[in-house]
Amino acid sequence: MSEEIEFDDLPEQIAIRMAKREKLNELSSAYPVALPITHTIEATRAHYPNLEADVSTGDKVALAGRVMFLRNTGKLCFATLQSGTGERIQAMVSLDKVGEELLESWKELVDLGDHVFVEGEVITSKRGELSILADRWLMAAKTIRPLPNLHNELGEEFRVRHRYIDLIVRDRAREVVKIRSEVMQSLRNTFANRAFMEVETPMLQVMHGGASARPFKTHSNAFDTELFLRIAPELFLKRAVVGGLERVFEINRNFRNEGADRTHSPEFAMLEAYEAYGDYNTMASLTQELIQNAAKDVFGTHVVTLDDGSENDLGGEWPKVSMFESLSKAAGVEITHETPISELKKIADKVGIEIDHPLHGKYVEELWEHFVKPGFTGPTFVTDFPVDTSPLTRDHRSIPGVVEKWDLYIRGFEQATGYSELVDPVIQRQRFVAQMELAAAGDPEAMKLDEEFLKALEFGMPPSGGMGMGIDRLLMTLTGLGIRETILFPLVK
RNA sequence: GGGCCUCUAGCUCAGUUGGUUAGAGCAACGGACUUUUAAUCCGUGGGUCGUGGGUUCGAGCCCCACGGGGCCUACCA
Repeated sequence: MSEEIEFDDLPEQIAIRMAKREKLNELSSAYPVALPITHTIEATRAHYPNLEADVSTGDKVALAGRVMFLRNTGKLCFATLQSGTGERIQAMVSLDKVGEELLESWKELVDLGDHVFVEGEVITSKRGELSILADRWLMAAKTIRPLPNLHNELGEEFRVRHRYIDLIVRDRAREVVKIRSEVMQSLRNTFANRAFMEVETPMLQVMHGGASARPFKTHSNAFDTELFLRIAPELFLKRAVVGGLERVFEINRNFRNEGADRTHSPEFAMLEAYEAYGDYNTMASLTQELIQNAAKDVFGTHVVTLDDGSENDLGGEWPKVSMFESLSKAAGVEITHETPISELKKIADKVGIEIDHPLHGKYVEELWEHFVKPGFTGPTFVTDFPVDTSPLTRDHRSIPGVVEKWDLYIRGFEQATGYSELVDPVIQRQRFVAQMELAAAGDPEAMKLDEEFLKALEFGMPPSGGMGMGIDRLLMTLTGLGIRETILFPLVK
């Protein structure tokens, strides 16, 4: 059967292009399966770095690219072809080289956005533009929809919803994807140099855990059971350490059924790493090295230039400040793990923070965020957190009432977190029980008691350090972009 | 979740206190042009003004509801 297309219902430009597609299929093909390409645009450009204007090389190439600009005159046509990396080269189609038929079909059938193939001599035009003077041309892939106007900025919504177009028309969009890929490579190299193994743990889980967050729920038909998308890989990576995988890391997606804004996405890429016989100090130096190596590997310097032109200095040894000490200093009163909640509440009231929570540590963290966090600029480790808000972390070895945990802050948001992991199964069970009480009191983010995880700990987990880092946020730190610009295809409704 | 703003041609945007036939640039179509660089010149077409309802003699503009999006605010990384 022939194709029946209702041109009348289509926007004018699409209907016209559909007709051109049919014409191309009659002549040969609008979508040929293969083309005799001999060179890439990049290779061709690289091979002739600085030719004079108006020269003929005598060299023939055959290449293809997407038409970004068309400049047709009566008997000589120019097109700017672009490769996937954004590299461009000019194609020239002239009457005396291709003949009347091919020239006319070029003018009739080639639109902006089409992929075209040209074969011909490498020359430079009278204005010095490196060009392929075509002996022949072929359609490589016809576009049905017109490309957006290249001379105006696309709106943020359009860019996110049509990232493939964003990648075609905007250099920065391609750059960010490249930077992200190189950052991932750098992270993996740093781990490899430290003898870490990369593993993958379940994203569908019968019981979610490893963080305080609300999960996405789903259902398995095969098992006829409720499943959760993971909020963190932690409890499985610790099982791996119990099993003797003493240096492991995982880079994969976490899902949290919570807010979305400039620094939060419902699905986000997470890096977690565990090191047997490490602790929160070794994890801090690992984290600093991961980030500094990434900056150095990708940009060649620890001082990265952000999207707004400002600089972000990630070099040097990053300072550590104690949460309780820095809070006490900033608040002007001594605050410890023994300061009664009623006292903390008074301070909170005085500065206008509303908190109503059963946990002492929640007050401390909220007050800290109010008094201390805004003053942060350069990378800083905030150390030694309250016990009751960190149920998977070991008590501090010498300071009572706090755990061996740090959060790394860069440019005012939490970039990474690290721990001396709790490995005592009895204390871990007590912590879970305390979480269950919170859940019973209505806290939707409280952790569940994970019997299978406790069983693993009961087989003996070596003393270990652990760290977690948001990959999207690392990209934000390195580029200054919002989270939706660092994710290739962010969730859109 | 709460508050404020926004949606007009393929894209980016104008559109007056409610008043004839809703405009521009790019893109498209027809014509001219053998060295263009967002080519240029002449001409032409293209709109359910987010959707549905309401007020009015008359709605792109005012009112209500719904949908998409943004910003601020609260919570989590």
